[in-house]
Amino acid sequence: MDQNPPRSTSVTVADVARKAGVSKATAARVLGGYGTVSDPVRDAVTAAARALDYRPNELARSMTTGRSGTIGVVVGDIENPFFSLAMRGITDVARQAGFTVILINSGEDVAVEKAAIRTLLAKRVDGLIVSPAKESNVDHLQEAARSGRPLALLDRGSETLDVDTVIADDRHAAEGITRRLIALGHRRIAYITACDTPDHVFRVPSDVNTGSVRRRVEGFLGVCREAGLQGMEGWVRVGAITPDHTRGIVSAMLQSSERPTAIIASDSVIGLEVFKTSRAAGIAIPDELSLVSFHDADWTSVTSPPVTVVRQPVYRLGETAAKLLVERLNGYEASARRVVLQTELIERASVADAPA
Amino acid sequence: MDQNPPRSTSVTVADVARKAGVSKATAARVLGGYGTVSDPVRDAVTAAARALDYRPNELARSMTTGRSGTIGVVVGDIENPFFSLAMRGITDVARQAGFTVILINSGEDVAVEKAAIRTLLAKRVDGLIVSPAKESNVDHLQEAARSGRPLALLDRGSETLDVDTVIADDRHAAEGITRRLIALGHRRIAYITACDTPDHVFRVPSDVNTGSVRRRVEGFLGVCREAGLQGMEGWVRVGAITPDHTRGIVSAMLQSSERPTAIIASDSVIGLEVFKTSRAAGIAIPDELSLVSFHDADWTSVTSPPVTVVRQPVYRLGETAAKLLVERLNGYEASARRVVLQTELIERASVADAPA
DNA sequence: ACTCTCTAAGAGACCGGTCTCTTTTTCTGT
DNA sequence: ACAGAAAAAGAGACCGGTCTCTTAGAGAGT
Repeated sequence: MDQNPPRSTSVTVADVARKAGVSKATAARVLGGYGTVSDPVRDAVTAAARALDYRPNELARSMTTGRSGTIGVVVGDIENPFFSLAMRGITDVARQAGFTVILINSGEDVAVEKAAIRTLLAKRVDGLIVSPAKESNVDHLQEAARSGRPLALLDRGSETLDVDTVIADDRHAAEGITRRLIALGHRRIAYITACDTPDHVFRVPSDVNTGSVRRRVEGFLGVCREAGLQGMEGWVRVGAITPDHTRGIVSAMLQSSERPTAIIASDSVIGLEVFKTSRAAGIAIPDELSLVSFHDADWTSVTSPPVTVVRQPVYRLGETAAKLLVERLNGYEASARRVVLQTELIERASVADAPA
Repeated sequence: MDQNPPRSTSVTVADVARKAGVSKATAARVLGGYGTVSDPVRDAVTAAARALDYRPNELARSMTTGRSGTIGVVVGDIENPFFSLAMRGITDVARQAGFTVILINSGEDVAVEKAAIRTLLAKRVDGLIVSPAKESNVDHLQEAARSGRPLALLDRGSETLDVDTVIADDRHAAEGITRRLIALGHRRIAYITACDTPDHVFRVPSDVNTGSVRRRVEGFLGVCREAGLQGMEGWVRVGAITPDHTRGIVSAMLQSSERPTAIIASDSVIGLEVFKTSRAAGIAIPDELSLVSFHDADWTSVTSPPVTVVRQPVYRLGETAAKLLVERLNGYEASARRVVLQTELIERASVADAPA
């Protein structure tokens, strides 16, 4: 059975053909499942392939066909539950459609993102799913789109880029929670995001390059303005890129004389740190401080008090992006589609009337 | 500058060579960065490449070199924070070493895992990192190892498989928390894991095919036996594969007349569900029920009470596995290494004396 | 019986790189 | 000035598949 110990050098169609006593072309037809072959020959080749333990070389196949059966995915940080859940959606769809997924973390760094896309293009991925770190800097994406390989944007869009895009209705969600907080009497409302600006200070929404977050900030500021609150730009805090940064920002705010009565956290990692920091500072949620977080992370329901969150359809975000991409890969040609998925405000107990 | 609109058909070394007026071999030398070339020729080729916007085809390169610059990773579920954090460790090391990562979710299904490895091998990954779903079923891994491509095992080992392995000292950790619980007077201690058996009933440790979990169960049962507790096998519950399953298992236990006074959760997803379920059932932690969870997930410190956990060096688990693999890829030949990383018991407030 | 068509199989080019082998050119040393 | 060595450039095979083109053979029609 196993007379010949597996050699390091792999067996090729030519080897199988020789063993089966047919030409390379015929063996390839059987092995590749194309063209017409007679039954006896098919059997002979199949038997030879089995005997030799033939394994097709996808690389060689990809080279001639031009399709690698691979999708490249670039996200900010797979460690963030937001991205890992979206990634699950992507991989599920990809696997079902017969694609494998190459994952690259950008760390929200445009230079890394750029290099990642170059690498993926060089590896001849069939398509790309990217969650661009900065909307303003999308030349490399433009280039990818032009290279003929379909591109889908995840969670963050770009007006200048005419490609399939899947985002959540961030602006609407931000407007909703801001209205709610204002109705409860809050006036000093902070919005904390990981997105950063060169000098770590926020002035206008266009400072924020991450599409999803910019839309939220616009929604937040818009509602504030409507309600007659001026100068709320000062309450937008950027640069909460690590738990340590977040803690620094939050404790500074909580110690100031004009401390916020409500905080909106732009993702669950920040929300968690706000929760920890305010508890450590002895500030009671929701009596002294209301907290709303984006992303319905699974722990948010189990804290005391459980935290009010904006539920985003994270899995479906990834799933949908992958679906759109796979459709393109299967030849769909029409113009770019922009899918906006609904969010939902889950009211729990971390929001209350503003303290007197 | 941009006179010729980017054609779909990509430019090759031959195109660059023609444009630069040199032979294909020479152009390849410049572009590939090997062999010796004169400065003027190098400049000419570089200029031509830039003018034509030449992009090397990694696929073609891989085919001749036999190296794809890719590592295949197979994990149970990227959505689980355990794996997403380990994955971060892997990708960080891989990127630094110049490798990209192909990710496949097995869903802890051996058949899927098998197919995944076959796919990855066909794509000619340079090496593999696998978190095997079942220890008992490793023929496909054996095969991968024999194919000459290095394999590293993550979090779960296999005695029969002589490959680099990185695990945590699960047995020791389980022994520690079991001793602690017994010392506090607990006698009815449940251990809940996602690992399943064909009939969803646990009898002996060898029923559990996931290495890390089996070692924990062995540690748990061993200490119980030492302490004179018999028949604790009945307190090991398998099949908590989704939050719904977990809830079912936990509520059944809590409603029984002989309900447990302590629960050990085999991962943070289960731990969270135990917490939720017992709260919903109105059972107080830790007064009526003590809870210990494996995996120091970030939410465990903010619940009320915060939960006592076994901190596993998850990031380092992934990082180390990737490092060992990269060393192999760089020619390290010595025999298989087994790295055991230390865990740490983080005592918080979910564990107390057994109720009277 | 003979052409016509259709199926089965073979020969070999091709994808886009790498790399060996060979030839030509340039640089040494005496 | 000239042999010898070394550097630079060219020619072409090769990796392992796919796929077109061509040819051999089998069956159908009249």
